[in-house]
Amino acid sequence: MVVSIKDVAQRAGVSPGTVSNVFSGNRAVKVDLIERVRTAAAELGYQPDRAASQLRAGKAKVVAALVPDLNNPFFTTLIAAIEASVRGEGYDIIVSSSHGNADEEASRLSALLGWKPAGVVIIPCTDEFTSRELLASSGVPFVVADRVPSLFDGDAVTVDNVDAGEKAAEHLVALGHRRFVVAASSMKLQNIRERCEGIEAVLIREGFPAPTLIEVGLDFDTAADRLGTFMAGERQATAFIALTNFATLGILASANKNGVSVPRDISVMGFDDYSWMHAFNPPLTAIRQPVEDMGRAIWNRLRGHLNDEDEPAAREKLLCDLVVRASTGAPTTEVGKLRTA
Amino acid sequence: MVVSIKDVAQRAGVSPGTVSNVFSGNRAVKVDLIERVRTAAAELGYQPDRAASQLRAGKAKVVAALVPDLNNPFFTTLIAAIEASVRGEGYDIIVSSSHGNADEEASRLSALLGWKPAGVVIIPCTDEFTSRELLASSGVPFVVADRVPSLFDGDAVTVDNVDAGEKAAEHLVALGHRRFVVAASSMKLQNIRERCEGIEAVLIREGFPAPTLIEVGLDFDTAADRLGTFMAGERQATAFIALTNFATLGILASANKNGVSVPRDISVMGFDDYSWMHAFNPPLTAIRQPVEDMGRAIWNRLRGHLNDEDEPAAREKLLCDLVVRASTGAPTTEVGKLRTA
DNA sequence: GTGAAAGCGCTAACAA
DNA sequence: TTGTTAGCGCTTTCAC
Repeated sequence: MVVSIKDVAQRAGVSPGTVSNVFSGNRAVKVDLIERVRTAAAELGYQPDRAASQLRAGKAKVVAALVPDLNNPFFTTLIAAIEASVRGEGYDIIVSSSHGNADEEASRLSALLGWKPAGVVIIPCTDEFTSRELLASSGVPFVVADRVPSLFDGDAVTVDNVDAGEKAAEHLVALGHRRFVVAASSMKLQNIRERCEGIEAVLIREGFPAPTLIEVGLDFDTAADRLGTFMAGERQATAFIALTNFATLGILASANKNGVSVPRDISVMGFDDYSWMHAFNPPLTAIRQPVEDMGRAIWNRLRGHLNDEDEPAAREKLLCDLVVRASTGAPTTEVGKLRTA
Repeated sequence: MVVSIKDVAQRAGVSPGTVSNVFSGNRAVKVDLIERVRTAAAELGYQPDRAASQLRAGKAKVVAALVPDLNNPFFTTLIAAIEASVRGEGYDIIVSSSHGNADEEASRLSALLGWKPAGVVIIPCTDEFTSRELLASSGVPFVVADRVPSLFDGDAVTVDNVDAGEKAAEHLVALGHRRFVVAASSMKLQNIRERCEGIEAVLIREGFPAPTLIEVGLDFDTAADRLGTFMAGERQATAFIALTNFATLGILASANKNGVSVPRDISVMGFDDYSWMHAFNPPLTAIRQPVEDMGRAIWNRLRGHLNDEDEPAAREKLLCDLVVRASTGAPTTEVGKLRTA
C-alpha cells in the first residue's frame, strides 16, 4: 500500500498543497504546520513520488550524464565528481554510455531527454557533436565537458589543454630531452590536438625537432599494441608523453615488453592522476586534470540555467597540474650522446 | 512547445491509446497504424514523457544502483556491466554513492526509491546492511551484489570468494611459498572473510603457518600507508596476496618504497583485473572477478521480478579466474633457505 | 499562509 | 484490434 500526499495531509490536518510546500520548500509554511506534516509523514513512511512531482512541474530533479565509455576511469571519476556536487541539492544523476558511437549517442540522448532532466552533461564521442541539435532543440540546459569542438559556443568545461601540453614539454625540456614521442588517442579530438599544440609550441621555441606522433586509439589494448610495435623499432626518442590515461598505460606496457627501462632509457610523462601511478615502479610523473573542480564547474554552469535564469553561456577552462614523481629524469649521458650525435 | 501523445494521435488519425501501445509495445497494433503513428511522431519530434508514463504505470523503466564509492573502479566497471545489460531493454540506470557511510546509504536509498525504480542494485557499505528493511518494505525488487551478509537470503550476486582465495593460495603454494601475507581491506566484510577462509584452508591443508593478516582499509592511501609500515619491518613472508584492488596497489607501492623487488623478493597476487596490471613491471598475476557476468547475473535476478513474476530469490555465485602473469614466481632459493630454516 | 481544485501526459480498464 | 475515459500523485493557480 502506497502512501500519498493526501494521506499525510489528512493525518496532519492540513491540505495537500501545504504538504507539498513543506517538502518542496516552494512556499513558506508556518513552523508548527511544518512540524505536524513532518511527523505525520514520518509515521506513515511517506516518500514523495518523483514521477508525479516531475510530471506536474514539467522537469525532473535529475541531471543526465552521457559519456563515451563507462569503463574509462577518467569519465567515471568525473561522474563521481558531478555526483558529489549535485547530491547536496537533491538532484540525482542518471548515467549512460554512448560506447564511442555517434548513433548510440543520439539514441541514448533522446532516451535521457525523455526524463526531462534539469540538465545534461555530455562528453561527445566525436568532434562532429552530431547530438548538438537534438540537445539544443530540447531546450534542456546542457554543458559539454572534456571534448569540446572548436566552434562550439555553448556552455563547456574543459582543462586548458594547450597549457597542459606546454607543462609536460617544458618539464622534459628542462631535464635535457629534445627528441619526443607523443602518444595521442586520436587527432580527430580537439582536446588532443590542443595538447599536441602545446607540446609543439615548446619544441619549436627551443628549436627542437617536431615530436613523433602516434595515434594509439581510445582503449588500452590498441594503445599497447600500437606502441609496442612502434617501440620495437624506435631508438631515437628519450621522452614519451602520453595524452590520455590509456596512452600512459600503453607506453608503460610496451616499455616493459621491449625491455626499455624507465626513466633510464626513456622518460615517461603520464596523463591524469590515479592511484596506480603511485604504485608504479618508478612512480609516475604526470599531468593531473582537476577532476573535482571540473565536476563543480559543470554543476555551476548547469545551475545558472536551472530556474529559467538565463545566465550567458560560457566556457570554463581549468588548469592542469604537473605532478613530478620519478618516471622522468635527465636523459642518460651515454644515450644522450648517441642520440644527439 | 511540447508535443504530447494526443498531438501524435490526432495527426495520425488514431486514439492516444494506440499511440501509447505503439511506443510501449504493451498491446499489438496493426502494421499500417504503427507506420502512421511512427511517421506522425517523427514529424512532430515526439518524445514520450517518462514521468507521465511512470506515474500512470506505477513504476519506472529505470534501475537504481547504489555503491559505496564511485571512485573505486571495481564498482564502476560493475555499473558499466549492468548498464550494458539493461540498456537493450529500454531501462536507464541511475547511480548514487553511499560514500561508505550507512546513514548516507539510507538517505540516498530513500531518494532513489522515490523514483519507483523497477529494481535496485545495492552494494551495502557494511555487513549490517541496515538499509535492508527500507528496501524490503518498499516492495521494489532488489539484488545485493559483491558484499552479501552471511545471513542474507534474498537475491544476491557474488563471486565464489572462498574459491577465489583457494585459487590464489594454491598457485603460490605450487610455486613453493609457505609464508604468506594477506592484505585484506576490512575483516568486517563477509566477502573478505571468505577470501581469507579460502586461503587459510589451503595453508592448513598443507601444514603451513597461518598467514599474517593486515587490514588495509578501503582506499588506496590508507592501504599504501599501512602496508608500507608493515613491509618496512617484515622479513619473513615470500608471498603477498591482495584481497581488493586497492590492496593490490598498496602492496605494490610499498614494495617500491621499501626497495622490495617483485617477484624476486616477494611474489604478489593481485585482485581484480585492470589495464594497469598489464602495464606493470612485472605484469601482475591476479584473481579476476567476472565483472561482465556479474552485471548480467544481476540483471537476470532483477528481471525475474519485473512483471510481478515472483521467481524465488536466489544467490548466484560466480567463479573467479586466476590470471597468471609475472608477479609470482618461486621463492628464490637463497631466501627460501633462510626462511624455511 | 492556507485550502480547493484543475490538470500535467500517459496507461489501463472497459466498451465496442 | 481500436477508441474512450478515468485517474496515477503531485504542484500550482486562484481564492480567501
